Amino acid sequence: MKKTIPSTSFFQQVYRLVEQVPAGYVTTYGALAKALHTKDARRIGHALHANPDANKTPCHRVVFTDGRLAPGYAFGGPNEQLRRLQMEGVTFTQDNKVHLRIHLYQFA
DNA sequence: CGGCTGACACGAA
DNA sequence: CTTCGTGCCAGCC
Repeated sequence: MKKTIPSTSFFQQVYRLVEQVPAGYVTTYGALAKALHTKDARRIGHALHANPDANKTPCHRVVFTDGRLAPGYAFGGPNEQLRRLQMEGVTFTQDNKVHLRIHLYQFA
């Protein structure tokens, strides 16, 4: 049977996790890295950058482990990402950091 | 084929 | 609390 899905590329798994993140919640690169049993969170960034369907993959819900947004966001700058997250209902601090304490999504 | 850079994270000063 | 340096792995030239 061909259910092993050997073609499941790494970023494909990343998308799966990111897609499961509900609105109003955010995830961190480190969390995704751990969820995928990897030691390097940078790969997560590469995967999101390779994101073929930004409309399907809410990469804007992925932030740093500190709760800050990515510096090189491609949707129009971190300003746009912040605006988008706020639209989702995510709250920010004066430091423009997401309240991971409240919006950090935990992978069961 | 080899080397460089990169949507990061963690530790130490 | 803030800032700098190093480590890790893969993609890209």
